[in-house]
Amino acid sequence: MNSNSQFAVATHIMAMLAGNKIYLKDNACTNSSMIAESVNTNPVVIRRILSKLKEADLVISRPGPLGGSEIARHPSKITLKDIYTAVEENGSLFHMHYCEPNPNCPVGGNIRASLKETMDKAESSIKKVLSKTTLLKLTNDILERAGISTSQSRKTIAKILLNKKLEYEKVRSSVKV
Amino acid sequence: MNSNSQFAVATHIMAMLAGNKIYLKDNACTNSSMIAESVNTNPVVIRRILSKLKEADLVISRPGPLGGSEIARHPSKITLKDIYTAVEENGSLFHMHYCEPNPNCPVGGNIRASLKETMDKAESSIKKVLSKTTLLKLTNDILERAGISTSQSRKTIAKILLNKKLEYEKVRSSVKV
DNA sequence: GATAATTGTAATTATTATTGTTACAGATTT
DNA sequence: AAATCTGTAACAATAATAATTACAATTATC
Repeated sequence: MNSNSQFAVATHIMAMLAGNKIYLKDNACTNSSMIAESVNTNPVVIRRILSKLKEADLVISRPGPLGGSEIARHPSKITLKDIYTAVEENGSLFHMHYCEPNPNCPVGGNIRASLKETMDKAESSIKKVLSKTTLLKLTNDILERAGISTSQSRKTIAKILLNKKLEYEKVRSSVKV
Repeated sequence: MNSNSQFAVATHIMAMLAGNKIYLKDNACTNSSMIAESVNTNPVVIRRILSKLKEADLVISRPGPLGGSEIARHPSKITLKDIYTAVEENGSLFHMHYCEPNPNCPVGGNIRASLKETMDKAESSIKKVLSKTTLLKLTNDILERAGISTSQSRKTIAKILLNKKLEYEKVRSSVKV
């Protein structure tokens, strides 16, 4: 349990909210327990990440019954870069030496500054790539992989999704019995 | 102490070996203790990373007195991508969910495959950026930052580096007394 | 207004990757 | 033969991440 999987989980959350927004208009609001069951983790873990996504104005949440989270704007207006930026911790996937290198050595005293330039360039290229995939595209790609053709009408897809949801709840309750 | 700094340390090692190879021809061989003092860590940590660099044919090591490590080819023929590839652990800086998402959910069951495509593209772009910086360029950049003009003759630079080495050993011994 | 459901977050514990350290066999030079 | 270094195994220390527990604050419904 290490090595930061928050980008993957955040994307998972956003894909769920996007699917619900686009296809289940009336049921766009999703609570943290439902998301947690799909991600297979604790609701608090989800709420913690949701908190960052909210900070970045990517989702909106409401407490109370009928509460939950909803995507803040259309998935075509959100890219994976937005999600990446929302949850990135230290500003980079790259990491410098844990202890400060020896400043009395020409290399030790200057490698960090020099290496940082290259790392920054690499980081920018990551963001550029991520900005090319919209959440809409990712979500539809996921649904297609799930055998749900996204060229069908919204209502047809909504029915399929709601059916899957029911099946799933059945599985869940049968497991719990 | 987490989050893999091996790329930074490996680059540090390679920059030292590169500088020694280019400017201190006769003293190109460097032992793990000397590197460890520059990196500010334990020699075994260095030898562990050297072991990966050797695996990737980037360095050559020899045991015994006068032993140590030497760069395997000219620094102009090595890029930061080579170093990155040599020490990368799991093939990517990106990480998927720690636990497997719920396969009964359309999103949970398919997000990994879908997300992997984008992550792979991002990873490729990192490698492309890193392949554009040669170890020679990085090493000279470091020396310039250390106030050592690399436009001088090799012998002049060698003298400066050897002098720095002596100063440094003086500091070290005075600290140890 | 009381009740139930949900978010938001603090505090604590568990897990695990990475690094640091010790120890020692094997190789090589003198 | 002695000294010095590499190579690696084994174990301990550290720290980042995630999981869990707990509870106040908010909101909908009756």
